[in-house]
Amino acid sequence: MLITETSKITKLTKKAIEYYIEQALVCPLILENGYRDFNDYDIERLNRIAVLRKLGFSIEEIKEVFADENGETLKKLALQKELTLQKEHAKNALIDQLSSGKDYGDISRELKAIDMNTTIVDKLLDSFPGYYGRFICLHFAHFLKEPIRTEEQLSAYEEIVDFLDKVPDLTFPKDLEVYLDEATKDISINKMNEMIMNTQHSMRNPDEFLAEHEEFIENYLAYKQSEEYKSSQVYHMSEMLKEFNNSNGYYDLFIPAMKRLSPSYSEYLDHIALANEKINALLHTDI
Amino acid sequence: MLITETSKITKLTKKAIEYYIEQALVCPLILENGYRDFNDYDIERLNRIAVLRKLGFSIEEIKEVFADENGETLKKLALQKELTLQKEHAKNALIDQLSSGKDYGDISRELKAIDMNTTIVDKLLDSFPGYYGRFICLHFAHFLKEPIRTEEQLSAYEEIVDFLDKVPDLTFPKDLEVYLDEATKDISINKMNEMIMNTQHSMRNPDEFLAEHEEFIENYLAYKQSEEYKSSQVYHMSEMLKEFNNSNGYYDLFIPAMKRLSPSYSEYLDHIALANEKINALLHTDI
DNA sequence: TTGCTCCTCACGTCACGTGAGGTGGC
DNA sequence: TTGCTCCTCACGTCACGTGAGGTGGC
Repeated sequence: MLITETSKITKLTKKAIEYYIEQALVCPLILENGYRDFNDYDIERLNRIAVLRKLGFSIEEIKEVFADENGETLKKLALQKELTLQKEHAKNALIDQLSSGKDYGDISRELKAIDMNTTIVDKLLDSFPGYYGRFICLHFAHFLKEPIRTEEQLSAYEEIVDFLDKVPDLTFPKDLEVYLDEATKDISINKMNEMIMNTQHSMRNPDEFLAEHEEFIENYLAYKQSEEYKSSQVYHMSEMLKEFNNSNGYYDLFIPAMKRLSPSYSEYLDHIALANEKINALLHTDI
Repeated sequence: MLITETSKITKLTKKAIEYYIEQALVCPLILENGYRDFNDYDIERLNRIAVLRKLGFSIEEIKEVFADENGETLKKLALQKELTLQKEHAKNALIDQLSSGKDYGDISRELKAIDMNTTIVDKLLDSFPGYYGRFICLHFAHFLKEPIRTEEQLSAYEEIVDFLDKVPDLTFPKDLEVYLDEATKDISINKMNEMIMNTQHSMRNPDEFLAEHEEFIENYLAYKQSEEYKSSQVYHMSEMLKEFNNSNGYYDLFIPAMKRLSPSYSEYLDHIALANEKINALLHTDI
């Protein structure tokens, strides 16, 4: 099939198709007269390129998506898009304020805070691999939507950036990585957000949570004591994470700095502490 | 003040500043030796440019914002940004689906629907002026988030686009325009969205609404009968709108087509009809 | 004279759009 | 031969970034 027909079928312009060929995203057969001959595979490729371009991906990103079989690239890109969307959302709120008469100076200060908060979130995603990275990135993104005004917040910000720049790569052994990818491959950003919101809700309402899930919690805590758990990959992974976090300052530097930076995160940790107490109380009354 | 100092103060690169000069967004004094001398006004301009660029506006858009004194440009741009944000949000949902394994073909179809829906919303904003245009644009945007699948929806879509392409410019007399701009200048997109959501809520729960606002409604309906109202600019404007809508097919073409295109809009209209009946009943029991 | 600042080109970026000019196929 | 398709340059876009090469100021 020659380029004109291909262009009609894929609804891409000839020039766009030529550009994708130049970028080696499609490689049609070249006939003796120099004409390009597109087969079904080429058409399917072009259709996918069209979808990905419309979804806002760059040529380089599309190359990565095509090169990667297990879909991790697309998942990471999806999260990046989600983060830029949240950023755009915050910026739009500022545009709205500007259009209703707010001062440029105030807006400028708030813009800075947006940039600082997104810097942290971006670095989080870059610092931790796969599903784990996506999860903690989204988790913290919820608490990084507030202004940064005080000196204490500023120094906390710098500590966090410093920590994230220095923290070594966390790499799981191959088998754990494969296991984690497989176990999480159906978890969309949407689902992750739901999980995070549910947790937040539970921590704010621990009594309700404990009442509703009492049996589950008991079973879960029992499972955590079992030999089955201790020989599982989840256990292996969580032990690795604990050690990694302990030896790299996650608990000693990062978390305390996050508490100073974000009031809402600090509050969240307080809720968690309270909920933990209640769970422990539950345990003791039961045993 | 020379360019290096200016660059430090505004945190813009020299090249960026030079580009803004080339685009005539700033016009610093040029000294005898060819050096550019920036004064306080230039600095303030550059600071504003920096804010607007970070908020995502193009150079041309910034020129418009600076050229317009009453802030209507910024308000329109703010709404356009809001609409593109909503579009991006819809696209991100598709990316998320794609990354959890959904078919490219399905995504492609949904992308088409997103584009069609945004086409309508964009045309609405272009077709009607000022606050009125922004309001109905946001109003309908709420109902234009659904897939477009059936033949009937497709034909409805084409009718709508056709209507919006042909509808003549609605222009209010100068005094009404000034009145409307003045009366609505503090209404942000956020507020408009709140108003729209409140109305939708009220229409879905007419009994609650009537009970809570009975006195207000009665006063309002009484006011609508008064001479004061009939000599007001609001009355004048609403009469103009009615006539405009009647003579251009807004009620005969646009609304019926919207009902066929959007199930949620159709449902909304049903709620309104019901609420109207109840208001009328209220009136009759009271008189 | 030295080291710094200032200026003006000029070319590169990204994903194509828009011709121009020449060839191939029927 | 005519009208169509195909090809390959080449230049333009947008908001600058990155030098290069030359001048001004102290």
